[in-house]
Amino acid sequence: MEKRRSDCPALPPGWKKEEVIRKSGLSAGKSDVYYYSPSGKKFRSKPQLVRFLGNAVDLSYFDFRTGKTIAGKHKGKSRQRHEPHSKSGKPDLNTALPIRQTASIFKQPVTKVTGHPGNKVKSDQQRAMEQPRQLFWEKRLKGLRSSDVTEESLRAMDLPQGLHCIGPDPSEDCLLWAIASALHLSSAPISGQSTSAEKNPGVWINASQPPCRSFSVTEQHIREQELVVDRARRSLEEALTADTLARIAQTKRETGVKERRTR
DNA sequence: GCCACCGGTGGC
DNA sequence: GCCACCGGTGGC
Repeated sequence: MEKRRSDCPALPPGWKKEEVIRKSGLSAGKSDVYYYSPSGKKFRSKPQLVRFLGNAVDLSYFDFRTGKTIAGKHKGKSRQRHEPHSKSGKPDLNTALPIRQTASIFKQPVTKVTGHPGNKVKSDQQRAMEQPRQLFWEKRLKGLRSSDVTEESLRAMDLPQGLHCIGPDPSEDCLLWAIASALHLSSAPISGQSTSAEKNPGVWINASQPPCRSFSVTEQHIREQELVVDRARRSLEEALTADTLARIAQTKRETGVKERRTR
């Protein structure tokens, strides 16, 4: 069956197109077209693609079925630039800038710099695909601590030795949040920043990686983490046992009191 | 619970 | 009447 994924030149590198022929039912013989992002996410309509790619790629003249840009109407320059609305009249949902994450109660959109007069803007497909995001957002968590019910500060987790934070605020706790967040937001491996990001983080930082020097996880790290987990499990086990014993003792005391009263 | 697959339909 | 889009669901 026709089910091979092929490259799609009209989309950024890494995107694949697939055409699946319907095998049965009233619509047998007809086909469905799907696209796959470089990370493997499946798309089954043009609106879905537009929502995902936002301003990064102009899909106005993209034909979803063929996977080609409609001939003669090549990627125009001015279109869409300052148009928050698509030609359908509906708002283009992905053009909204993210809200700056700050302690201020006022919502402040992130400033989008689209180019300075006289500067040549290099196009970088990989970067163009990313949605705008606030850089160094970890800073806003500085000084905040989680605490238990008695408002006693909880000790933060220790990061393995040898992780070097880069950026405007090279403190260790920021790095912990950044790594935790990166692990949640992406299924890709967490490996740190490139060497160019280290030299000029403001320009070269990769927002999907935590702001730290490139690193690799060794067998030694894995073993150390296994030990940490093992210790945590043991202390949890002890706590649970102690709790169960305390409950048993408590119910014994209570039933004892009742018995004495009924006598 | 996920997702491949087909049906239904609104907009043209 | 066609078909892009998306809802629903059966099979896993």
